[in-house]
Amino acid sequence: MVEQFQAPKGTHDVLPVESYRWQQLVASFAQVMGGAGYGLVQSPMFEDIGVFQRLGEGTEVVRKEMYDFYDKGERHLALRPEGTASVVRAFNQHRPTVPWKVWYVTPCFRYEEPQAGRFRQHHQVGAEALGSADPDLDAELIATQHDFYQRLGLKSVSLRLNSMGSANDRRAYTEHLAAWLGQRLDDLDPQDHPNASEHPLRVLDSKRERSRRIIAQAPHITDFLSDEARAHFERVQAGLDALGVAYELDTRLVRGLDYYTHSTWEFASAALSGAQNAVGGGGRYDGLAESLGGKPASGVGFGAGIERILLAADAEQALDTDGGAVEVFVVDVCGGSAGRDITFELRRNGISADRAFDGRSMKAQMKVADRSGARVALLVGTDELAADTVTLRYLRSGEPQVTLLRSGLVEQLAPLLARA
RNA sequence: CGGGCCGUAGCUCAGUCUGGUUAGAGCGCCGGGUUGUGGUCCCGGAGGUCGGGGGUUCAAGUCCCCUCGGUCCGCCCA
Repeated sequence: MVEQFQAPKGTHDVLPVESYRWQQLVASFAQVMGGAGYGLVQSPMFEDIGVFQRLGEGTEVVRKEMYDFYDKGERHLALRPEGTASVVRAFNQHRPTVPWKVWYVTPCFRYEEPQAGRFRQHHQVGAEALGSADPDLDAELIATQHDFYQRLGLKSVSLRLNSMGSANDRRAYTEHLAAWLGQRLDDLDPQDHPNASEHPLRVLDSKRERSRRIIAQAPHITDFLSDEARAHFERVQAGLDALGVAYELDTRLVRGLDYYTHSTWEFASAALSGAQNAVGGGGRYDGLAESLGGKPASGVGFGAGIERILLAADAEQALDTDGGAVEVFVVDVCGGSAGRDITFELRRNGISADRAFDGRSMKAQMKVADRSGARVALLVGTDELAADTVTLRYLRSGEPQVTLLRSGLVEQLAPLLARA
């Protein structure tokens, strides 16, 4: 017996009918972003590992979840753990005119233990605007992301917003926080001790009960904002207010990616439970382009997890799997030649059509026709073949069946389909 | 990294606690009936190394040990 292969741990196949929801989701995203002047960017799924390492020392996905490997040329590469780094690298490499507004859809890889809504390969849609520090772009991206969820019919999604200030503000706050936490180590959960000194911002994310009690009293980043950073943040909020996007300010929101400055935000779904309730998030990143070897350039963007969104959609019964069905199903019990020819005649004239294969019985073919979702079946039996006709049978209504002439089929069919 | 649960028909699962005739159901597949040769209704049939290995027993899907795989929770993230 030969080994039976299956998808690697933490990965999954997306098959019809489920994949139809993916198509809808991605199509919606393309439409929303395209309609806002964002163009599609396709970049490699793997990069020199340095591209991702520059995302920051405190970034969990970089520290311990990187899916890295050496190629035959001894290059140290890594599969992308998130979408922004490649886009910024591409921006540095090609120097497009700014603001450069792009969107993407991509798999993301993180080597970790899989769980509900958490995979080794998951998929994200996302968008970035590079080369401009205008706070209206922060607001534009947040509002567009919001509109995207709305368009999908998600009602339980809520937005939390924070500002990390400028790089200097962030640094000053981080140092202050480290010192503050250092004096209260005994009150923190022991598991958070390493982060308290190494990555103090991560501690704000802690969900451990004991730590949370202390965190509630921690100093607020917003008290460390420079006038400029404060003005930026206020403009973003004014934008969201004007655009009717509800949000909640949360000074503890730091997010897992280390590179954020100024705006940082996260959309969570109340329909998802536990630690996997984030359906997307983003922020501004002032230093990233430079740390990737480019000229200083600001940028802002977000990512949203497709699997998470679909989990939320499940819970809310949004985004159905209906649709994707052909209009016509051709049943041929006379060898399949007529079925083959009619199917293509319809398709080439813009009518979607499918047929049965393997010379199955009329009964079996009709069952397939029924399940296919097609509205009508076209039947070719010996009678029809002899008379050069085709029988049209309605599969979704009780209307009586109709005999059509084999020639000029498309012209006869079009009006019937239009009202069926 | 720590912990829970699950591997039985192509698919979704029951049966395992309390070991005992030929291991079941629904869907799918094939055939028959009804039908306008013709989906939905009815009847029948095919299909199973009970994840793998070892052990206990007169007897193991069921109990014990080992092992492989999946899944979920915590931490963190999408």
